[in-house]
Amino acid sequence: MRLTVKSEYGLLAMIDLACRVDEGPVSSREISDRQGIPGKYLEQLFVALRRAGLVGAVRGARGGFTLGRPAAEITVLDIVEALEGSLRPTVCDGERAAVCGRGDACAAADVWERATAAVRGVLESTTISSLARTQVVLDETASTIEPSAGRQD
Amino acid sequence: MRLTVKSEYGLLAMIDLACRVDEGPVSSREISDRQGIPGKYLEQLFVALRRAGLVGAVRGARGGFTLGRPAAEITVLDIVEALEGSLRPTVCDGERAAVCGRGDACAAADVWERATAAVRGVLESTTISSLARTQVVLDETASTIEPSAGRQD
DNA sequence: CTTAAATCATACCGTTTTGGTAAGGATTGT
DNA sequence: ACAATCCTTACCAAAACGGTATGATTTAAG
Repeated sequence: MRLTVKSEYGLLAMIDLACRVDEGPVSSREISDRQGIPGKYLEQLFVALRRAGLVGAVRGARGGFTLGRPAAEITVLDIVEALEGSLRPTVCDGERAAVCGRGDACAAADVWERATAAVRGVLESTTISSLARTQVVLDETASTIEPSAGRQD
Repeated sequence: MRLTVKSEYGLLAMIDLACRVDEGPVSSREISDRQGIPGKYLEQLFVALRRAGLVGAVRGARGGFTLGRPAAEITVLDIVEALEGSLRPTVCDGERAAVCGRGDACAAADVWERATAAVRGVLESTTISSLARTQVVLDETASTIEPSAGRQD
């Protein structure tokens, strides 16, 4: 189980997309500028997101990316698994089980499974639709309190 | 946030220790044999566990390790943090926050915090005392069903 | 007193992962 | 035609991972 910047970048990008869902395709460049993500790196992430069906791509000038399905049907877990692979315990996996010889009869393995399940629970119960709404509110609050900051998203 | 074999080995070792808490010090060698952990690697982990106060060391021949405090007061989180460092989100950390400029006003950061909190919840609510009890039961069941396997722990 | 068993400490090392960059090809609106 | 954009592949430095190697130190037992 690992969470790296891939997930972070990917989530920021997807939230960004969700906030502009009715403005047509949004370019990778635009998002990388706005979110402070290295452009070429983000392009790679979008490849993975597209292959997972989470975004649709429009090629050519004025092209960009759109959400692959309604924002309410895209969870953070979808994004994480598209970018980092299946979220499962990295410990006590198949090979290890062969070594320790305990199989299912291992108290330790159960802990890792419960920990992983807890993360999955959080990630799969959070949609980018709700995050986009939250972000909009946060941005409005920020620009009210500190107008100089303006819209960051 | 990361969980590697360090945590796995460390937890197995601590459960092993907890199962033999009244047999005097248990050597690293004995545990590495029983749990199928590379001996020299386990030694390193014990150094970290000792520095964290989770085990006590008895040097010299017939030496070994003992639990640093009652098994009911040692959580899996203690072990994980002793071996892998503080369990916090690896994404949206200090440096990143400076780049994105959102500070607390970030919907994404909240997800990672909730995910981390979920893992912490599982790990800190599980003591090696309970795991040791579970393991004993599992071993007894296994040896009843399949006597040829014998005690593995 | 010697020796074997054990912890302690540090350095090293091959492989994989991470977080990118580089270079160019393919597609399409203007 | 041209510029913007996605697509593909290759490459790369640095760090982390999982482990070995070597040896020093301490101590019980013979």
